[in-house]
Amino acid sequence: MFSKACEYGIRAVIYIAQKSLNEERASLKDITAEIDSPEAFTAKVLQQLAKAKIINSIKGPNGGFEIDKDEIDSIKLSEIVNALDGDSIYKGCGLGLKVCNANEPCPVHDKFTAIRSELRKMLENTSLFELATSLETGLTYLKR
Amino acid sequence: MFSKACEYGIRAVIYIAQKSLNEERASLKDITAEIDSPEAFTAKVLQQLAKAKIINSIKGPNGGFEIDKDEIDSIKLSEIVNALDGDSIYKGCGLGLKVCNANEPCPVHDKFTAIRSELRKMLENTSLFELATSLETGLTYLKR
DNA sequence: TTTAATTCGGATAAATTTGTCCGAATTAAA
DNA sequence: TTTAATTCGGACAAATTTATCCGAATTAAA
Repeated sequence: MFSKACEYGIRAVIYIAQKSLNEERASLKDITAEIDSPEAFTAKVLQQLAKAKIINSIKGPNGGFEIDKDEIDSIKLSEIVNALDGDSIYKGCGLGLKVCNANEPCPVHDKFTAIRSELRKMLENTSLFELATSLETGLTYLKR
Repeated sequence: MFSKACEYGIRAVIYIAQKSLNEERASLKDITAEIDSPEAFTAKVLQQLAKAKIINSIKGPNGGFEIDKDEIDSIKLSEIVNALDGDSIYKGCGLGLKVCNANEPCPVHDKFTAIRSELRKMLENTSLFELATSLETGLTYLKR
């Protein structure tokens, strides 16, 4: 469904959000240990997220990554996915046609747009806050 | 969503089905011209589908690919996807965790299983017959 | 001011997916 | 029986994704 970069990115952001809600910063090492991901690759992903202004990066000793506490509720899963995988999940034909729309649909167009619309809604309605909170309360996990 | 191999495969099978419904065989060249896909690569995909018994391959002059007419209605999209991309779309964690289930879920587990269940249902309930028919009647397209 | 902890960014490498080439095998038809 | 049209299968190549390495830049703290 998502690229590896996106999987790591989502996991990392959820962890960073959890720390930020507790007024703590997460370093790269901290993050990769907590989400069990390759360090150097995850660093690239975090750079992308920082460029997209989804997370803040702080250099130097005691640096790391954080998210403005009052933005955690307004950041949606869709923004993270968009920053890392683009909008190909929503847009683009399910069978790879360059042109595919209601007027000139591929054979699965209608069925796919239905599913994708569900997916889009879900991603747009899922906030970082609820994901970070479920992690904080021990209901969910970021590695296993 | 799907790999390129799967995209070509689905398109090819729909075309072969349409031809088979008209008692005609589809050759590789015929297929790649009709669905606008790379010939050699599509050949590999068709081999996989033949091994999975979804299509029949006939060698020699006037050979090609076909599907038993009376099976076209019972072949579902899910079988094609399964043969080419496996079951990773249904199974497997959306965030890439090795273990992720109702007991030890990742933060997006519930939301993802909902979407995936929709996708699974759709693929399992969509028959090759209806896709081939919509193509035959000119309502849908396989290239553009 | 020096040191050390950190992110940044470019180069490179490994793995996977996508794609090509070509000779071998099969088989219908001349 | 020969020819030619086809699929099959193995080797290879290109592109993309995933991953690593390492020096540069930044910056807090000793």
